[in-house]
Amino acid sequence: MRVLQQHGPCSRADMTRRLGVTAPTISKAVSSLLRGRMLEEFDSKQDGVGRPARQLRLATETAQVIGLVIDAQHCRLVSAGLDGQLHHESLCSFETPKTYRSLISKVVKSFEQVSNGRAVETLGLGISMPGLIDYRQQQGLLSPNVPITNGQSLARDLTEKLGIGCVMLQESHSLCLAQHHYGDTEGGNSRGLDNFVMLDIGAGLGMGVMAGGRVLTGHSGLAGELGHLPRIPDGRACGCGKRGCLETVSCDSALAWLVSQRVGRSVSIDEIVNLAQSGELSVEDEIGQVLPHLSFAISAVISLYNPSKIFICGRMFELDNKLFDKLLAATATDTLAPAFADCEIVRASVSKSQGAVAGIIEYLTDSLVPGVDGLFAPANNSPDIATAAAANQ
Amino acid sequence: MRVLQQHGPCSRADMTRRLGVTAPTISKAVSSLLRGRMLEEFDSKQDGVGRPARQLRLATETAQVIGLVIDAQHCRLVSAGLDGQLHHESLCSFETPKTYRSLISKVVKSFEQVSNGRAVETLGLGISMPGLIDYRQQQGLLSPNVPITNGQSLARDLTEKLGIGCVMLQESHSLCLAQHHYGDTEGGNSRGLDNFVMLDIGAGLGMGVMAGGRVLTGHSGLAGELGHLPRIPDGRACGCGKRGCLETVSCDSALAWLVSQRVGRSVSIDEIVNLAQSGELSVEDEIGQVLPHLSFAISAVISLYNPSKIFICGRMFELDNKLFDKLLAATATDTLAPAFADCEIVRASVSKSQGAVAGIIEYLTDSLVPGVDGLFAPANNSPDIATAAAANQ
DNA sequence: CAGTATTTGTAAAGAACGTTTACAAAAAAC
DNA sequence: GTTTTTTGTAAACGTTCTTTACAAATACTG
Repeated sequence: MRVLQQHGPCSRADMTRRLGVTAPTISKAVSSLLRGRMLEEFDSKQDGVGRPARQLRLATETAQVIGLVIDAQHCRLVSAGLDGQLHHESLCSFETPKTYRSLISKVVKSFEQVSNGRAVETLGLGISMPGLIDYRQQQGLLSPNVPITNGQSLARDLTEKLGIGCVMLQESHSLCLAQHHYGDTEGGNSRGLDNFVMLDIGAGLGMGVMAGGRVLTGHSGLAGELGHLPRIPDGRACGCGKRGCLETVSCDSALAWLVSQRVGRSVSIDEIVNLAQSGELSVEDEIGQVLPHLSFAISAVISLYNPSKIFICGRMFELDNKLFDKLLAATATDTLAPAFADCEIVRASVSKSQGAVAGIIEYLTDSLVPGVDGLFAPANNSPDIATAAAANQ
Repeated sequence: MRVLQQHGPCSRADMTRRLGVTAPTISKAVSSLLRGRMLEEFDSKQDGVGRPARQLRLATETAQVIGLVIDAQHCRLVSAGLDGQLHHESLCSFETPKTYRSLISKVVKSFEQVSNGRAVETLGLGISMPGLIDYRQQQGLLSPNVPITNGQSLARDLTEKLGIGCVMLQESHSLCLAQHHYGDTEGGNSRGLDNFVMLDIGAGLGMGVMAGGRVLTGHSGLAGELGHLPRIPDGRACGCGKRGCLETVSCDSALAWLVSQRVGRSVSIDEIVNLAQSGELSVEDEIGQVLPHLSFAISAVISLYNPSKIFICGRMFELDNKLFDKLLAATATDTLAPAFADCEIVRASVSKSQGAVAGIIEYLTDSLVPGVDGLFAPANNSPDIATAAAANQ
């Protein structure tokens, strides 16, 4: 499955070459994955001498997964093949409810709708949501923008209601996973990249870190909270309860807040982009205020994680097509030279929906492999766990 | 070997219980490790019914490794058993030479001396050194305090001269590894802890991060350079070439610099501790200046890595026995509450020598396991690597 | 104090899984 | 139409771990 995820469809023979595993072994593994609806065969005309290969791909006709994205204003459900390709026509969207109970019932209803869009088995549901998420307990801890999820375990509750595997991911972690599996950048794709950072500078300053091929979770899943570094002493109040967090001065909404202050009414980043592009509004001054903080953030990321790439998601760059280069220049002077030289900074190319889907696919894939210790099955390398597992005598 | 490292000596039967692997398998593995001088048997009287167990431990009588610590002023070599216990009597120390060639020859000479101290086989040499180290190339990149190692590959050069395995580790990473394997804290030991951070606030602000049971290296091994976050705009010049790095204001030497400025002469942290403890010098004012920066550093660490523990190495705390608590209090108010609550902050209990030794032992242990991807053999999970390995057709 | 129970460690047979070997199927090349 | 090339599977073989059996060494027991 990893080969198919990273290199796209191929034949059994291609797999033997890529993996260094012999043909009969591949044959057996593939037939078992076909039975489990994880893969499917398809014919494709091809050139070259010899018996034509039967191509394999991650299941898209025979199975699907569903991604759920929860945002402050809206929720979205969308189905996708196991290759991560979203079925855009299946999209179902609704306003984020005011209570947890209504969230659950709304999701269940929408799930039925999206799930029945295609007459194929739905294997699982991935959830991307903002705020702090405790991965050990699979429960929301603190989400300033969607407080109804605080203390709730959406994954567990939905698993029970829907009868299929459900997993929760912090939205930046989900973006990180999506970039790992499905990301494309100008100079090729980012699939299989092992050390990179995803920075989401939209509604807040979210970060996902891929370190050594795994999403960095920390002890409980709270790692990567770059946005809540203390930055401005006694600064503006942040959703987290503190003041002057980095995210209050360095993301799209920080920019929008500054602009709102000036024009005397609340304007969203979307509106600002529209006004700026039509020439009705200049935000140079506000950009000038945000830039050094954002530059600090990137500098910190490079020094702390030594990524080979940083992906940035945000609308801010649509305001000024030189902004990205200015940001790079500002960061260069402030950052440890060897680590900066090691790191390429680019715009991100994935969505939260892809992230949610990537999450559930990762979960399904990992659960096939005994003893794997990935995002959803950590700490399997501890002997004491093995002891418990072998408690048959 | 992992069982012995984490839980100390035990019998083969204990291992079967801990690992969930059957007795004959353990028997075979153990006998092969005994042949390889990695383990040794010893008798110990014991109570209980049944045939008495033959205890096993990591080799200490039959093999040793050597740790080399390179610091700005001094270098130290010391031998140790594979259990990480240092043979303090074997210590050999010399001033750090002025050229790389003389460093090599001095190390080779001292190595012979330390190595021949016991008439047992020496299995490898671990090197702990300051500055930036490129783990992919195993070469020094930028070491303000020991510039003679810049651009040099001490590990490769010594492997060639000595004919045994040698590995280089950034000193904070080595401390991290030591804490992982040999650390003890007040409330028990820290062995096998999977998510923690080691902060060295001595000569600079060094950090090692254990994330998911592995040392966080990043793409080239430069991860964890907390000390070089930009902190004071146009601040004091830092060894890295920039100005106002966090480590210029938040470590023992930053404190020493502040005190030196006041008293009008250069005083070291050692001297300051002595003077303060004898009541001849008060450094409250300087501590007051350093504290908020250090608190910021810890706050950042908690938000960014979500460790279950932070270990701090530094002499500063000897100046004022309430300092540690003040630091905790300052950090608490500034840090994301759930992540702070998740994290215990304690003094570290390991030395760089232990770190160097832990490094070489980790290397030796990993090299026994095919396909492991640890600190010294990363990225084995990539299919393309497997392809290359299977290039036999 | 001899016999039994208990625990340890190893040898030999058995099961699981991947590999080597052999071969049928399907297309292009000659 | 035969040969060559490539693909995919069936059967035999090897390796590795497990199950089973058993000897060794001690404590417990009547």
